[in-house]
Amino acid sequence: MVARMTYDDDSGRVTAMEEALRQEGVRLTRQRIALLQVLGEADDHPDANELHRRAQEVDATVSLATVYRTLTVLEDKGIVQRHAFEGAPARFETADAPHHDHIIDLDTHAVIEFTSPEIERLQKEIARKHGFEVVSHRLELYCRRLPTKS
Amino acid sequence: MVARMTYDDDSGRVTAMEEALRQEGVRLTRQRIALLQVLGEADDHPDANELHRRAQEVDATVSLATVYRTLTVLEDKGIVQRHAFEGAPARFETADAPHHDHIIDLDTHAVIEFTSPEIERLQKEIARKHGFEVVSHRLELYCRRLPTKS
DNA sequence: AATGCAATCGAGAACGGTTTGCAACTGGCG
DNA sequence: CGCCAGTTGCAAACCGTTCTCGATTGCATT
Repeated sequence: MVARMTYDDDSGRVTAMEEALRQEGVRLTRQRIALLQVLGEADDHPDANELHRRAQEVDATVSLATVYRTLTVLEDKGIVQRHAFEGAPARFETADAPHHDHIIDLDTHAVIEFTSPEIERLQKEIARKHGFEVVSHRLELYCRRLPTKS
Repeated sequence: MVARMTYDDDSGRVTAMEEALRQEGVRLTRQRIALLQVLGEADDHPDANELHRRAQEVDATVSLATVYRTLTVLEDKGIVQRHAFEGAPARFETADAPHHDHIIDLDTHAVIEFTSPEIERLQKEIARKHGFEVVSHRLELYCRRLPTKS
């Protein structure tokens, strides 16, 4: 009861995801289940090391190599997204939200998500003008907090 | 006469840049002059290795370490810009043009430059709405050529 | 032109994030 | 409940980039 309070909200979703993965031929090992749980609970953008740290709290046998290997598998299956921000190790998030770009706070390294259908539209238009079609894109704003009026 | 035809067009610009650099306290070594020449002649977006290869044709003593060191210096002085595209070594270009973003051809790895004041404006607006000011940004469109009508 | 010295150099070792080779282990179908 | 391809931990390899160190050199100053 006490132990289960931690991930009550996500447990249903994770199990459904697990089912879907098994269907796709991905074997459900202890280590992968641990990582899936950690990813499900994360509301930030952790890097591989941090995910390893968190996963080990769930299952101490999880190695860093397996974290990387599993992240690659999950990325291929469209479960997670990988972001390589400027001069920093890759950071990961679950790919449940449709699509968004990122503001990176240069001071705190926090990541804020945003969407702009208008920018999206302009991107496609620009690509088409040059004879291209957009396969994927990357839009990152490296920012500093504006001084707040007191 | 024959030997000099290669960089007739750029030689004036390079010398002016050299003068400006000396003024800023950057020592003009043989190796740096070679790299500056190579950068001035390049109209693509070479990586450090390629720049090293080209610089060695001008001055065989240029080492890869010096290429990296000099690129960092030139970046600090605002002479070159560094771009870290997805899953590839950093690529460099002279920072003479004002500002632009990039289309990357996924098949040929060619880089096409474009500008969009409108996207620029939207970026600032979005950042401000979130309480941020944009320090720098990164917009890359990973694209494939559209089939050309025959 | 010769001197002095901090800036710069080449070579190769080190670095940090990520991937891989290998022998042991295990999920899940039959 | 046994099989075996898929998965694991560990350590070594990888790869782009940076650093260390002793030797060299640009250039300001005589």
